[in-house]
Amino acid sequence: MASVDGAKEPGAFVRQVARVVRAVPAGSVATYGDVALYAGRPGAARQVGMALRRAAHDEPDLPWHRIVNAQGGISTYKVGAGELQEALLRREGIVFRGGRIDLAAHRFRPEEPI
DNA sequence: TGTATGACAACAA
DNA sequence: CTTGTTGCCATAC
Repeated sequence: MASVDGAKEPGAFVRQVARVVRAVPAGSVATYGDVALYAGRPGAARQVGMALRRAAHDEPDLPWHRIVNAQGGISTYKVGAGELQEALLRREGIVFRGGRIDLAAHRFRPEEPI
């Protein structure tokens, strides 16, 4: 059975990433590294970005904007997307200071394994 | 099978 | 603070 490992099925990582992202509540953010960790692939932070691009395209409702880099900044992949992401986060109550988010205050902390 | 790419991260200077 | 380097690993070709 596929279950959570699924390293054999193509796109398994993308689905795991999507699952983790859906667990991040409004008003909180998670770093790419965090998502990789919770997705079961610590160190695959870069792949989270690629996975997010696909996952967001596959599921428009996915809160992809809640994922930021380890510096609390926006890692834009397309012109305009960065401003959109910041706007969406502000709408959820996230505070930006010097173009950065205070991760200590907004970082997502799962109370249970994802 | 091997190489290149990329919405990152950690570290050195 | 900034810039450059290295490690990382799923996908694409």
